[in-house]
Amino acid sequence: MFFGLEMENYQGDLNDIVRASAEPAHFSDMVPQLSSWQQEFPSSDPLSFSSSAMEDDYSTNTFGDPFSAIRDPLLLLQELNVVGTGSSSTYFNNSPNSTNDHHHMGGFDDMTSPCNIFSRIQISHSSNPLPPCDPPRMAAASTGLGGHKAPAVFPSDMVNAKSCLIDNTAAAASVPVQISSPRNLGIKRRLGKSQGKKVVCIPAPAAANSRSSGEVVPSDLWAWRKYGQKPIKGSPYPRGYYRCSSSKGCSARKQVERSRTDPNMLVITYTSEHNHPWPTQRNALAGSTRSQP
DNA sequence: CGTTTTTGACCTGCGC
DNA sequence: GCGCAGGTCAAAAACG
Repeated sequence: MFFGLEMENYQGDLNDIVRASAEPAHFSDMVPQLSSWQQEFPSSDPLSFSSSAMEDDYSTNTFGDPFSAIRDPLLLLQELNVVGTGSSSTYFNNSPNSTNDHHHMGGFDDMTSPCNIFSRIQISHSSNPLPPCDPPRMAAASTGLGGHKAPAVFPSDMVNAKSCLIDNTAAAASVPVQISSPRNLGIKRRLGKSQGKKVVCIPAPAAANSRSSGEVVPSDLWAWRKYGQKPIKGSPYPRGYYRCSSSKGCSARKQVERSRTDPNMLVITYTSEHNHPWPTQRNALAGSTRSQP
């Protein structure tokens, strides 16, 4: 997973975020999430989560809420220098921890290669076949990565220990996470307004982090506040609108919606940039755990 | 009390 | 210019 990259960027649930930001996180801290994940999907092997909760290769997340433990995919990719072209390249340009904040992880650095959940992330680019999550949208999005030749080598899979190499053609059929630039999104509307939109397609947990509405909201280190939800024409799933609440002046936003073609996938569109450092903790607890057991 | 979520209303851009 | 659809606002309610 991201353990080996930047633990303080660990994007877990609040507790984990606080933990991760306040001290070098320990792997054991993740165990409770793993347990909850197993409770959520009792039949799934935590180390090869695949059979019941999600289809085939949606198996890379292992620690409880698969999204609670995932850092912002874009950040991860940015760190890997695989995301962002053009206006997108500075998506988190003000994040001050590009160098210094790597230190917290200490000994986990050596986990980078063999133990990363993003081992099979696929970076969409123009030559890619349509991703499995939302073909129309992702296809359009994929054209905008500017021929970005993704390293295709993400830290390998802690879960399945499968090959960490991502084949541009074969991987598209099974890769659980798709990331691409949204420059040519199917949604052309207001495209001029959006600066550096990025689209991330990730497998959606069943209900591990769902709100009362049942909507699955992957969490990340940034504190997001939901400010709207709209039904999207042609899609049975509504789109949630979130803005960064880590800093009052931050204009970073994201949209979360389920793929209309594959409900197991979440399409997250990031817009604008964070203009502040990583939050050491979320702004508030109130309401953040609403309707959770 | 401070923060979040919810949700209907309003605003805005685009196609016709 | 109009209508549609996406995006945002803001008040109310909920939560710790």
